[in-house]
Amino acid sequence: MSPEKAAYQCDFICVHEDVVASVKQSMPNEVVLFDLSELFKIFGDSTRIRILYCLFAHEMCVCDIATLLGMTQSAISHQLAVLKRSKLVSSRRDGKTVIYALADDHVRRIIDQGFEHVTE
Amino acid sequence: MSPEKAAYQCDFICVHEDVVASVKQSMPNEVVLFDLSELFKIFGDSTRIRILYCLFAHEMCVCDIATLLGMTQSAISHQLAVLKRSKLVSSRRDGKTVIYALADDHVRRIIDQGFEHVTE
DNA sequence: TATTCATATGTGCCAATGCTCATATGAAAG
DNA sequence: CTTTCATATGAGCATTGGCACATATGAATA
Repeated sequence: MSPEKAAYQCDFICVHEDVVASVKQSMPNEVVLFDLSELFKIFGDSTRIRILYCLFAHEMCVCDIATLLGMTQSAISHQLAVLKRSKLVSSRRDGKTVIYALADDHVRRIIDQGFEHVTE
Repeated sequence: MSPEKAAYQCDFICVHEDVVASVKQSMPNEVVLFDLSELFKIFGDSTRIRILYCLFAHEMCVCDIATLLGMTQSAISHQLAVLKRSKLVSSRRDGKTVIYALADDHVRRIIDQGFEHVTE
């Protein structure tokens, strides 16, 4: 047992090896956990959350959302692009305007769950 | 009608005033939406998500988590501090070590909801 | 086909954030 | 009381991310 091994004394004294081993088994795929954090990252911005709440109520064009939130068209458009890339939002053209809507109800359920936590 | 008014032509042509007005009514409190995004921001980092999944399985000390995730004690400790500040995680002392655990089941429900979305 | 106008997007700036390294803290054991 | 050691924390650094500004795009209309 060479003394150099103990970079962390902790490694040999405090680690509960049985717990670590069993928990390691139960951990979901690394990639899934990464994707999961990426999903929550999208919700982790108040502008995007507010946009989503707008769309919870009604489908809307970029301009409507910008007016509602008191922000520039550019800012909203950038964030809508983020939401669309993540497939949380869909768009269709109606004459000269583009109408955005929620992609599916799953989004709403996730956010509602968080909403409950915050407001309880 | 002075021409200077039209900073956004859009303001007078494309905004659907009735929709904007009614959606404005339905929007939750600004502060709540900010807090909500702050909550999701916590989940929006893969290190913190992985820590939480560790704690889903079992309460653990800092060192166990660091070993499991292959990261430094410092990095984990910093993130645990973030999680604790947000009251998502609780801690108790057991001899020389500090044991961390999930603060409540709500956290798990929120993350499970996101997990379903990612893995479906 | 040319023009209009809502929307999209590239660039730059600044604030926020995660990690590392070094060091402080403080409970437990001697 | 002193030492030990798991944990906490401060500072610095590199990266990311949101917004403003300017400009491009392209469908609709004339």
